Amino acid sequence: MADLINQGKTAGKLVEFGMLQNIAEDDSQHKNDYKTLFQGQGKILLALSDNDDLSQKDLVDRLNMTPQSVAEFVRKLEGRGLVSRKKSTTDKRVTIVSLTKEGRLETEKRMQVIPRFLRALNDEELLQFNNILDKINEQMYLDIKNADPTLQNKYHQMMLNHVMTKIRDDKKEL
Amino acid sequence: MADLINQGKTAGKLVEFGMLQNIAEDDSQHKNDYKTLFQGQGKILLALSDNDDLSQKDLVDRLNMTPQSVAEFVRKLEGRGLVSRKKSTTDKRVTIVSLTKEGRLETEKRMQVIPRFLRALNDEELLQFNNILDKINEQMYLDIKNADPTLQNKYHQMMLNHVMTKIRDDKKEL
DNA sequence: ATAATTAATCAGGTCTACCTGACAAAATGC
DNA sequence: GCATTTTGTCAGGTAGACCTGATTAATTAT
Repeated sequence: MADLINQGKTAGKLVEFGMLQNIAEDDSQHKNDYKTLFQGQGKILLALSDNDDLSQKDLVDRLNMTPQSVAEFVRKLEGRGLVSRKKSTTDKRVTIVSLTKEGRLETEKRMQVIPRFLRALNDEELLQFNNILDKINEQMYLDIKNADPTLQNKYHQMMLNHVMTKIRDDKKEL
Repeated sequence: MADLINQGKTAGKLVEFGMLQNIAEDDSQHKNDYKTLFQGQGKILLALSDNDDLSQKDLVDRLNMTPQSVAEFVRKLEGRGLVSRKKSTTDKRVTIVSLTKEGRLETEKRMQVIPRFLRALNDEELLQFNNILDKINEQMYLDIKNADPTLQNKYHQMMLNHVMTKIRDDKKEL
């Protein structure tokens, strides 16, 4: 398999890419922090940017976290003024979490750092890259599904699909 | 600029990509943890896989960390059996850190998770992807250099270049 | 030879992402 | 109407990635 060699080369460049992303954050003014985009508070923001006004239970299901963790992160985000919490009127046990204006701005800002380095690509390369990411992501969805026979994590995939189509649509409307 | 639309689309897919990487780790057996590849103990391993037998001071310079942090991470890695520490004979103040056999295996394993999803690409796409990553990485080197006028971080770039060419060579030799 | 610098250490701290266990207050099932 | 389930809270904990401050031991500079 000559494939292995090419895959190896590309793998090395991906490591390099990851490292550079980390470094770029370290000493750049914009603290949009790729590292935390998909964890903890960041995960919550991502989910809410898809579907606002979710209950904590919803977040627990979608993000595969314990209710306690979700509660903690939501509280921290509230402290930072990025989300607000209200009791549901129909079911007085549930707390509904929503993005504030600042929260919405923040999530948008967070996602927009990433493209900076995309300036280096011309239209054709961008198209190629797009195509490649589609294939890679599809493969990862499959891998995740296989790794998780309980299939319980379809929540993940649902959310992701929604988040991402939403983001794509938003950008299109620019 | 129609560019913006395409860049936006690609950006969305990159976010998706990042998220998937995180999820794939969460519920997969292999705890190779993309998140920690470039931080703390992971960073040290990466540096040592480039250049073994570095002093802690070397690591401090290359990784932009405080001596205390480096000492801590090295000690933890020693505890995990991945590195060993010896006093230099020429300068009895310095401690030389080296990868153990297990450490070397571990770093290799760590880098090899990443390509899993590359199976989804055929030869042509792999080539395209390679080319794209080169451009992106080059752009990021530039961005980092610009963001850091003190240029002090050339250590970073030096190390990275070395790490990555080394990795590439290793893979070629398979 | 003494002063200044260098490499590393110890002690202690902050912050984030998680987690478990115990529990209260609503909602629902029978 | 009471038992059970559901949603969320409080308290407390682990582990990792950092950091500052104070100190020691070895080296170099004058």
